[in-house]
This record gives sequence, C-alpha cells and structure tokens, in this order.
Amino acid sequence: MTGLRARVRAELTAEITAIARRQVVTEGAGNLSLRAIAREMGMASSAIYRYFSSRDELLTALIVESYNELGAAAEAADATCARSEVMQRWLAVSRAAYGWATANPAEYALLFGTPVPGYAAPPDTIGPASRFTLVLVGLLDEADRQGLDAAVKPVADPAMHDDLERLREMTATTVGNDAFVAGMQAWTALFGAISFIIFGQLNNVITDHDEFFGVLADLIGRQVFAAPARPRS
Amino acid sequence: MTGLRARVRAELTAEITAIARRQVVTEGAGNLSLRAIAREMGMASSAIYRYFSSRDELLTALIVESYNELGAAAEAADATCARSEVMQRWLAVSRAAYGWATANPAEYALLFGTPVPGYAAPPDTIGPASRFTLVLVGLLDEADRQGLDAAVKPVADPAMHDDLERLREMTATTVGNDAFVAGMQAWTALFGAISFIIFGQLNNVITDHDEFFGVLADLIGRQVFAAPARPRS
DNA sequence: ATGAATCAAGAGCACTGCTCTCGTTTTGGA
DNA sequence: TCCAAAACGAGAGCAGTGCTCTTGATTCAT
Repeated sequence: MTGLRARVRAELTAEITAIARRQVVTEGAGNLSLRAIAREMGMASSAIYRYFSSRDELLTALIVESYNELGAAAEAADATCARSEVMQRWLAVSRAAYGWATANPAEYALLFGTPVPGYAAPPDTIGPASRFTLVLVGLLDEADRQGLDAAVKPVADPAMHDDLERLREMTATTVGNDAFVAGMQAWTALFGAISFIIFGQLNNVITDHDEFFGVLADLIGRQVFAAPARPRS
Repeated sequence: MTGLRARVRAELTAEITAIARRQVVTEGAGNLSLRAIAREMGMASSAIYRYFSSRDELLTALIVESYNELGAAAEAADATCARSEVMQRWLAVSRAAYGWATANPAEYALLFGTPVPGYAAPPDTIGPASRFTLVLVGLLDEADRQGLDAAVKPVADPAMHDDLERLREMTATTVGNDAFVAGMQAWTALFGAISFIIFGQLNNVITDHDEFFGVLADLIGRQVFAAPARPRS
C-alpha cells in the first residue's frame, strides 16, 4: 500500500542481506561487520540499524535464508526421482546436501557449525530448518511401505519412546521406532561426513573429497534401507 | 639451566593458557580476548605478546592441549577393556569421546566446529590430533584379526586406493580397504552424532541426549564390527 | 497543510588485536 | 666481577568493531 518508502525499504533490506552474505562467505560468519556493509553501501553504519536492530538479527535472516536454500535443494533433488526408488532418492538428497554445502561452506558453517555464543536461534528458524528433515522422513515412509529395513537394527531405548511418538506426530509419519532411529542415525552420519569434509578434518587424509562422500553416502543409504550396493564407478 | 626467568616464564605461559581456556568456555572461542586475559592477570595487554606472538598462536596452544586431552581419554578408556573385546572397546572409546565433549563443549567446538577464518592449523596439531584416530585403528586391527567384518560392506572407490595405502603406512596397520573405509564411516558418524548433540541440533528433538548417544554408538559399532546387539537398558 | 513517523548522518563510548617505544631487570660471557 | 645483550612490563597509539544518542531532513497519513 504505502508506496515509495516501503519499496525502498524492502530493496535496502535485500541489499543488506546480500552484501552480508557475500561478507560471510569471504570473511567468515564471525567477522561479519555492519560497518563494512554500511561502507560498501555508502551509508552511515548507524543507518543499518533502521533495518536490522542488531547483528544477531541480521545473522538470523541469513540463517533462515540458508535453511530454505538447503531444504529447497533437497526437495528438488528428491523430486527428480521415481517415488519408489528409495535408494536413488537417498543418494540424490544426500548429494544435494553435500553439493549445497561445498558450494556454500560459510552458510553451512552458519547452520551446522559452532553456534555463536550468546546467540539463541529464534523460533523463526525451526520451520525452514525442518524442510530438509521432512524430505528424509518421506524416504523413511516409502521404505517402510516397501518393507525395506535397516541392515543392522537399532536398539531404541525405552527412554526415548515419548520423543519418538512426538516426532512421529510432528512429521506426520507412522514408521516404527527402530526405523525412525535408524533414520536419525543416517541423518547424523550424513552431516557428520559433510562436516568433516567442509571443516577440513580430512584435509591431509583424503584427497578426493567428492568420491569419499559418494562412498559414504552409498554406504549409509544401504545401512538404512538394506539396498544392494551401487556398481563401482 | 637458566633459573628464575625461565621458570617464571613457564608459569606465566601456563597461567595465560589456563585463563584463555576459561575464557573460551564462558565467552566462546571467537570472543577470546587477549586484553581481557591481561586485565585478569594484572598486566598490560602488550606484555602478553612476549609469550604468544598472536592470538592465533594462543589458540593453537589450546587446540593442542584439547586434542591431547581427548586422545588421552580415549586411550585410557580403551585400556580398561580386554584386548579381544572389540565391541566393548568401541563403546568405551566412543563414550569417552562423548563424555569429554559434553564436559568441554567449548574445546570440542575448537577442534570439530567451524574453523576460525584465516586460521590454518599448524603442523604441531597433527600429532595430538592423531591420538584419537590411532585408537580407532587399533580397534580395526583387532577386529580384522578376529575376522569380524562390517555388516554392510562399503564400495571403496579405486580413486582412493592411494590414500588408503598411505594411511595404512601412517597408522601401521594392514586392514583391507573395505574395513578401513567402514572404520572411517564409523569415525565420521561418531563425531557427527556428537556434533549434533553438542551444537544443539537435537535440542527440541531429543530430550535425553545421553541415551540417544548410547543407542547410536551401539548401532554404529555393530555396523562396523557386526557384533550382536547390546541388551536393552 | 500539518503533525507524526521515518530516515540518514555524525559524534561518541567502550571494546578489540596489534605495534612501537621506553625504561627496567635479568642473564651469560669475558 | 662487570657489562653488553637479551628479555621484559608498561603505556601510548592505530585502525577497527558493535552499538547508542542526537540532530536535522524527508516522507507519510490525516
């Protein structure tokens, strides 16, 4: 409604987040500087505070944007596969996560790295953060429907039955406890592998990171879905 | 030889690292402040530079110390088990890592979290960093000797044969490619689980983190060593 | 048209890592 | 034992940070 001013405001906020994001990429999330952004935009540093009331608020905007990108990438990758091909879908989704992480390591660190001390993720982030995991739950559902099962069954502790029940409701699924826990193990293993690669833990250990990730993703997938091994590349 | 001065220097360096470590715990690694350390010690900020020529050098000292703690914890846990009980040793070692991480989350973040931008880990760190992984290789060795095998076999890519050969030499082991890759998968999965817990990714997902970790560690161990499931707790 | 809301700018506060200088203290060799 | 050299602590200073407050201009809704 209110014309000019609102539009200019939206444009400026977008420009700020864009520059902030570029800065996170080159300087790292910890070195995000409002003053540098202001300098690049040719405005006073204090003016930025009209748009983001603190550095953390700007960080939150970046986090939400990144979660959405990761989620969208996973959804798109999943959508390219036939619904019944669980293992293909897993490989597509996990590669999408890995691909997004390697293309945006700084943003990945923002989501899965060391949390900024004193920064508590506001509730706005949990929606976007769920998009990726919902894709995984969709895989578990399909595997369950086909009778696929984990190669090694977890021993789901009774102490976490309530959690599992609550999660089932939140994600609208009906898979059993063991399958759910196996899925969560695949989830943590997937991001453990990505984190090791992105954060440089394998730097003088493995030379071809892409191949290594491919091997692990294939292995994890077969562990959860008890599918046959992919042919050697 | 040189008496007083050298001793006082050693004491001061120790005091600096101790305060620095406390500060990393309370303020986070990114907010480590040389000035605050100097203030707490009652000396000028510039005097600190007589002991550590930069902030990064101080960080390196903390990293080395932490790697050594983690490695020592793993070695100690491993030593409490009978050599032949691979699964017990795996559980002991993985729990040692998890226990150290929960007791020292800030230091864990220093080692496995987002790398500080512009900071390249100097070669001094690779020795201490290897201590933990060498324990894991010991497990692989013993499993190999007993004929234990991964439940789901990885498809080790030919592209990484050279890496595996080099790693075998470095770690003085003879386990085959598939077993080695399976071990690395367990390695990344272990720290993936710990990272998710420490970094808060499971905060509104799982209530009892300890139990959850126990379930995952048991599952990962049986995946690598094809051991029977532990009894329900 | 006018009062209210919004905005950019600048100065300023308290903080950071780091450098350089200056006067003091300790050290090791002649 | 004496003395130059090395090591040291303190302080000032530079360039940078997030953030606040005030001031004056611009746009908005009535």
